[in-house]
Amino acid sequence: MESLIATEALGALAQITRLEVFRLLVRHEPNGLAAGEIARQLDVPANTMSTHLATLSRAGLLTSERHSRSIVYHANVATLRELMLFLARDCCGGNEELCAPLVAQLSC
Amino acid sequence: MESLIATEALGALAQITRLEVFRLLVRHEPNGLAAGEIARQLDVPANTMSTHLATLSRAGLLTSERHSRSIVYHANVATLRELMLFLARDCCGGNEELCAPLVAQLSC
DNA sequence: TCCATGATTCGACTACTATCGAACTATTGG
DNA sequence: CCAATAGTTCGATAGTAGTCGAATCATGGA
Repeated sequence: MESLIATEALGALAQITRLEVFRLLVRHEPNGLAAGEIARQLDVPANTMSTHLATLSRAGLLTSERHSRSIVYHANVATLRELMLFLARDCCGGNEELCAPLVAQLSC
Repeated sequence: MESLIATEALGALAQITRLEVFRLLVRHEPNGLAAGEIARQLDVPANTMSTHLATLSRAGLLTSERHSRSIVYHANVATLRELMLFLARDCCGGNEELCAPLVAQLSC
């Protein structure tokens, strides 16, 4: 991942509603969640939610598939992983040992 | 770290100049870099850079200390680490095993 | 085909963000 | 104290982002 792409992903997550959408969708993997259901659960109008979903999709953080009348969205965890690797490279790039505590804590 | 704090850090990094500032400062740890030198290296006017530095500082991503006439800025890697842990929790929260490849690659 | 449902797009409005010239503040050497 | 240097703050401007009512598009059942 490269700086300009990274800023798009960071920008997509830098908004409280969109961040909550992504977290919600991660929790609902691997089934995904329909657009309307996302809007309902986060109490946001459908059209507003639609623009947020488009922003997240453009950043590569969501995928979607039509399922009859619904459009089901999925969190694309691979992009989050790439973003984190990009950030981690910043962190480790200067000081290798600074990352050790991170890796340790990441063992969930 | 909590959602609202995370969005502030994400927003601070979601701008190409500020992202480059942070990366530059990580590379210059532990000495840090003076505001003017940062502006010069990234070819940005001093006042514009000053507002970006303020944004990053407000998000807890930078620290600073006056050193005679200069103000020296440092990357606060601890905040980046917290941010990454916040994002990782999203990732692992739903699917524990999704994080394994991340941790593996993070061994720099 | 017609209607109901689920979702997106349009249009308008408000609010925020980035930028930069100019003015201001702080520190130090002469 | 004065001038020079290093940074920040102010003010104006242009562009971008978030919100939501209304209109539109797509799908499937009667």
